[in-house]
Amino acid sequence: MAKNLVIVESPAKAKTIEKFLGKDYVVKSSIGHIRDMPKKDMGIDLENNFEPTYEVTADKKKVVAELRKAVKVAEKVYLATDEDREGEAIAWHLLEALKLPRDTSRIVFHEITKGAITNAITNPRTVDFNLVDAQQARRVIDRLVGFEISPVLWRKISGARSAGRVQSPVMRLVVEREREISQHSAVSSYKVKAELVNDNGELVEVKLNKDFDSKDQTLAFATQLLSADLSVLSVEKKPSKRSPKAPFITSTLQQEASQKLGFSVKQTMTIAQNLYREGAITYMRTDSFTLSETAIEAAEKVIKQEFGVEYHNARRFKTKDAGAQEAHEAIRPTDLTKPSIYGVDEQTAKLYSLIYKRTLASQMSDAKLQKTQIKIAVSNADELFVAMGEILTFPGFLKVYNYLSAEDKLLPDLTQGEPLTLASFSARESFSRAKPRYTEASLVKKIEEMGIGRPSTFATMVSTVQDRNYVTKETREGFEREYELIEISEGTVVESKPNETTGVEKNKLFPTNVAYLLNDFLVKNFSNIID
DNA sequence: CAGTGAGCGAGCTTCCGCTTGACTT
Repeated sequence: MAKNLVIVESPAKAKTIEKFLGKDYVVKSSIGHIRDMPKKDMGIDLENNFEPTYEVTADKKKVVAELRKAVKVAEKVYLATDEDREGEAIAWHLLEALKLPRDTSRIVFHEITKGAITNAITNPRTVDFNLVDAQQARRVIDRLVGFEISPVLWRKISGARSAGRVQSPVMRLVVEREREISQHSAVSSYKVKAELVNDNGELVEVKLNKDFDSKDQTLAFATQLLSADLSVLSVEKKPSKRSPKAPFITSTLQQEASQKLGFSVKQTMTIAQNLYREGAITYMRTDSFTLSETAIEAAEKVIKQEFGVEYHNARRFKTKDAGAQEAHEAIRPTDLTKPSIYGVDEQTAKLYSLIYKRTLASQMSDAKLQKTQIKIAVSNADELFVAMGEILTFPGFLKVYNYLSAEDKLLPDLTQGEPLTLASFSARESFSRAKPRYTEASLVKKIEEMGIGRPSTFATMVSTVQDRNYVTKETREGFEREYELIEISEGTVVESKPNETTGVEKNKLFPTNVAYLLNDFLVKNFSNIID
């Protein structure tokens, strides 16, 4: 019989840790929180210092019963819940529910490696009751807000079902963005492009250094250009670089999977959960950019072997967000020698590959570029034409993770003073755009920036506002729009009015009618809460 | 006499954050 009992939150984690610790240890999991306030009433004594009542949650009765049994036969118990506010509270709830002494050993680790775990075991502490109280305050206030305001809404606003610290600001963002969009009036301007040619017949694409406000100005410039002399004013070359991004955390994984693979936030999390359960990746609900030293070394080995020493650059990314709790690592493959996994469906393979590439790239050297800027003077005008070129001189991390198209944009080798002639000219009317509607992923990004919600709730918060019928996800067709086009053809200025399809929206979030009413009601009456 | 509709009363809804897995669309 094992002498030591270790309790963690996640069953998958329990399995891994048990392997590291050997036969003297049995590792069990709480499967998240085990106790909460009652479902049906407030469960807070408002007359008595806001004392909360807790009970074992219906779906955790079995778990708690099993843990009690395990505690009975154990000589020593270690509470190894996550090292964050919620994890500390879970440790305390375990103390209470399992009737453990207050000085029961509490251990923490931020990475699932043998070294980290044995080190934790040899350096136990006790439960931090200040942190537990912080969590209780958070929990009590969330319930007070939700359970006091929601019933008011049932009476006052038909269709309104709920309000809360998180969901109401989330809904507000969508409502306010939609109002901004409907108030936006498109201002038009004219962007000028041209192709110029030198005496050797080499062509260069250029843009004008300013846009025109009106059609008249644009026509005047086009006419001036007919009799202008063009010549190279300057050629400037300078090196530049691009650096890889930090490894994934929950929010950035959701954004990239949305942009690159078209996954919904929920879909991404479901697939990531499966990868985690199979042991292919580290924990997927995290706000930490940190990679374990073991992973950093493994990446170094792979990069040097696959690409060469010059492609390696060990990087340690710091979390900027002051509210981050950093109980886990960044999201990374557990085995960096496996660029892909097999025997899984296509979407799972794609998400894994994305995680693999992002992780490896984060430990690689900068990409180096040579940028060239050529300015071309127009003899009878103040405006300049500008050509920009970019050559990749060293790919670095771009070898595995392409954020931008790494295609070279080559320019002909022009020299200062060289004369050029106009080969083509087009000035196209364009319209200022309103801010885009949120997608699930961009809403998560915004929410995280504002410090609302936690990685474990990003997916549920975007679905809660949809379940409550405050927000809908829709794909909308584009509409035809006419624009002015001014060109030069055979020495004369030509005008036309072509059409284009614009405003195509895929999986964007729109507020419902209820959301407008509810939002205005909350802003008016509970401004301190929805702010 | 059967069916309809007004009127009344009872019962329900709700928060956020931590975990999965069972279940439905």
